[in-house]
Amino acid sequence: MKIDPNSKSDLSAQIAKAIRDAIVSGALIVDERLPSEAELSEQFEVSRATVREALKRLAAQSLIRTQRGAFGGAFVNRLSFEEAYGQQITTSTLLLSMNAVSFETACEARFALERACAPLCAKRRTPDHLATMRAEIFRQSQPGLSDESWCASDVAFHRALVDGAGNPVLSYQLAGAVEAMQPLMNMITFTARSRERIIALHTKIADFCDAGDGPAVDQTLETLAAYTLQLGQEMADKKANR
Amino acid sequence: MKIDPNSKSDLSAQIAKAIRDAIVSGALIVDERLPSEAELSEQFEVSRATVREALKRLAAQSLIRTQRGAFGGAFVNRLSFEEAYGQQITTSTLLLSMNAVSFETACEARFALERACAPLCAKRRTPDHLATMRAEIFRQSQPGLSDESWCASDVAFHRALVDGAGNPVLSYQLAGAVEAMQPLMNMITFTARSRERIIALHTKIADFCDAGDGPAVDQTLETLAAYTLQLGQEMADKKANR
DNA sequence: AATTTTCATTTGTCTGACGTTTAAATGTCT
DNA sequence: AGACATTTAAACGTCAGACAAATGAAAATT
Repeated sequence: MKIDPNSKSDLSAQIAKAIRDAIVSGALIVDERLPSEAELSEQFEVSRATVREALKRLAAQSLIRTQRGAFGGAFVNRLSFEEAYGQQITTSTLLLSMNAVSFETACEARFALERACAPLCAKRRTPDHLATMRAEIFRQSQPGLSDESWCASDVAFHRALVDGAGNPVLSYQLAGAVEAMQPLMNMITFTARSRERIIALHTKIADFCDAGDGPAVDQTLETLAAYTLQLGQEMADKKANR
Repeated sequence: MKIDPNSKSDLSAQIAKAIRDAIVSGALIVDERLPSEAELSEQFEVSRATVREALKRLAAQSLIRTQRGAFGGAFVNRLSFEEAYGQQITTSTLLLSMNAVSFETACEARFALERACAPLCAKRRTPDHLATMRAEIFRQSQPGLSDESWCASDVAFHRALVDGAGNPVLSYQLAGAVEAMQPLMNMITFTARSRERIIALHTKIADFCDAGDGPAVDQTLETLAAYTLQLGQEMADKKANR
């Protein structure tokens, strides 16, 4: 592991990159202990403070974890799906909110990805997934539910649909897309009528998943996508005319 | 922005979380300048070194950027799609390599997501996207191409397909899935015959995109997915019998 | 043998200092 | 007055050294 003495970027960034490359390339394996901060500062010929800043950068990406005490130190972290979900969601949410992504674009992406899960979910969903879907549908049918709770339940429903595909990689990829949409969805006010319509579609989706009818799930999702897009459009129009 | 004095985690992690929350919630907006390190260390009642470690954590997530000199400081960063791609790819690659995700699972996820783009790409692809696809197909047909270059070209071809959908959110989401698969794909040795078969399918995909025939693209992708899975299976069998 | 104590190692945090960068403010000359 | 050079203050980047706190191994004790 070496750093480029000609680079003009921060030393801590260079050191972080060197270690990150070593991890990604497999030179450092999971649970392997890195040299102590003192040793690293000798190796890279920088102060301990600089090494620490580099290590904190890696810790922020869940690439390493640190432990205090004798025989402690920094260890290469096994990146879990859980941790990856979290990062994915944070990144996606910020990306959408900071780049003025239109409701249409985000909505299209979300449903396109979700439809990719439909046939798999219809084939593989467990009773647990179906139970979660039905429970969320029930919650959605409660009168007086706040718009925020409604959206949260909507996300939970679609999460169950995605997880039902039984592919953790898909779940991880989609977690970002679905959750990151929530702030945009929260801007829509769901009338009683639109809720009713959506609940009906959710019920159809759950039923088709139950029956193992992938194409029907797919088509219902398409309908739901179109309707959601329409609601967003109406909201935009109302705003424009005000 | 406050930190919990009862928390047992590192101060720098707590401070990073406090600032991160402020950014995600919108309390700090893009290009806004954070207080100087000295001011932050006063506010949080910690040393400057600790504040710096917190800021480096945020910098590692591209949430802030720093500028030296008078009127410099830490600024809330506009997270670009470019930066998000990079993080997404690093995370996905590590996730796959560290969690012993099977070839089947990764392959299934990749093609499921890619098929989600098929109808959009057939509708919206520009001449540029088609040109990129055809150029990559041409490269793939060159004799003597190394397995590594072959895979790189394969990724480039599929990137063009995904980008052809004209939805940056989709492109961002899929970048991780497609690129992260590359190390797994590299483990397959592509015979002349299998390459020929794949090139034929790629050509069909490009043609159908050209013709705007979404369902045909989708079906060809399904065939390609099945064939890729089969190749992976043969590779696994060969390994088992050795 | 089990328990307690000691102890060395390592990370977490603090203090104070100095160098470097940068843009604004000031000064100088035409 | 305006263009250019100089100064200066603010802020980050890096360093050295110190102490506290945690932790597990080894030694001492019961």
